[in-house]
Amino acid sequence: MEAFNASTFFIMPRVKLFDENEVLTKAMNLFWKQGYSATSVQDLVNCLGINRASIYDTFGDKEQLFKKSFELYRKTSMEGLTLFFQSQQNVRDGFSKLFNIAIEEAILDKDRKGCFVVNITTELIPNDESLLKVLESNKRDIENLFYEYLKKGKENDQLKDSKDLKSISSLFYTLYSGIKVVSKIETNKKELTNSVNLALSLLV
Amino acid sequence: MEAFNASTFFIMPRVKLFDENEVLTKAMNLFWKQGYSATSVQDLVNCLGINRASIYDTFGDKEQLFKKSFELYRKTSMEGLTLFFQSQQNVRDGFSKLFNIAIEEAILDKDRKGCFVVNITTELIPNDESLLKVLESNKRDIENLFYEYLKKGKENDQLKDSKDLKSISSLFYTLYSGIKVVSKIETNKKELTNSVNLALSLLV
DNA sequence: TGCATACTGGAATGATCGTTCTAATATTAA
DNA sequence: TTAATATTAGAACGATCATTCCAGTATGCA
Repeated sequence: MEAFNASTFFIMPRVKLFDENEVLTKAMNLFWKQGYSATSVQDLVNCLGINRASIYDTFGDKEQLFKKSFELYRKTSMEGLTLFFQSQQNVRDGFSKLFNIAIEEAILDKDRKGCFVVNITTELIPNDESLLKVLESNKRDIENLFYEYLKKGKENDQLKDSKDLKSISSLFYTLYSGIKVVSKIETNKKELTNSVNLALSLLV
Repeated sequence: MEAFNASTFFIMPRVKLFDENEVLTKAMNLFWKQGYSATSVQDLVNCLGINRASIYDTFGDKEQLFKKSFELYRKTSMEGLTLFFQSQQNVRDGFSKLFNIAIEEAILDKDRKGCFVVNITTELIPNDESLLKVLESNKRDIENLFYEYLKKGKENDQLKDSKDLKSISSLFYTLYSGIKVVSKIETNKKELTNSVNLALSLLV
């Protein structure tokens, strides 16, 4: 099978090209920082380091490039979150660290980009129907991840039996979104951690 | 003093004009729904019902009109919130109603506008320095309102003495912001109220 | 070498952007 | 009436928007 590829029939010169993932990451960061509407194709040309025509050839138009950038963000975040939970054996410590890392990252980010998902939700809903479906399933996925992690904690006697894990999952998702908004304004770490710790007391 | 006004010196014809507040409210709703970047001056002309030149004469350029729209929203929200708390004698009921009204409104709004403050925070921070100051003081004002209301409740023995009211204020502000994001995606009322009720259990 | 493709800079396109201007009309106090 | 202002429709401005195109260069297999 290896010998039977495109070069069997066609001459394939100039196989080396720019790293698509690298370029897409740059686009992701720019859309993340500036939003969809406020990012012009000229901005992208300046930022991505490849030619205007190459952008269109490789990623399609601005909207397609945006959606690919957004999917990269979702995929990366989802994978990161999954791995993080796998590394945290105690559910209370796990959520505490999760929130505190979010706060830490927000404060350290001098671009104050916040969360790409939150930013795009508020910018483009209700004006983009196809995006709504993506965001609905994104919420479902993350809340499920929260739920399964909480369930594992309960099974290991780290949580009381009386806890309603669905409600906790959905509250934590909402709280997480809230932190991503508020931390664009409030950079006092103590205030943020105090309120998060109060919410975490629901797990005790 | 009444006789001593502009008409003493100038002829003042055509005093009747469109209602500035009415027009500004229309602008507010449009910016609220569409955001700043995605709202064109042509959109405003179509929506406000007055001439393009009148918009510029009355409100200045697009950015000034936006800021005036935003201030109207803040003022209206602040007044509404103040009056609401005054009407609610019990602090736990008060916050419960506040959150449940927010959920109800979000679900009933077919435009899914969310919260103007949240939308603008995620769209324009960090790219608008002067807006940051407005948003910082907005957060301070609302958290103070929360705090004073909680304090009154504590003084009336509606809350345990052990409660840290500053943390509750800031957690509720964050949670409120989160709800305004999530309710653009999630329209299942039960799920939203369940998670809110869980947070409200912190007041018990 | 030559051919096919990758990629470039930059021009061109037509639409839309925010803003200003012009000319005409409506209104009202004097 | 007349004078002054409010408001209008719509043209005009230069800038920028997203997108396409073109001519030229770089690369690599045959």
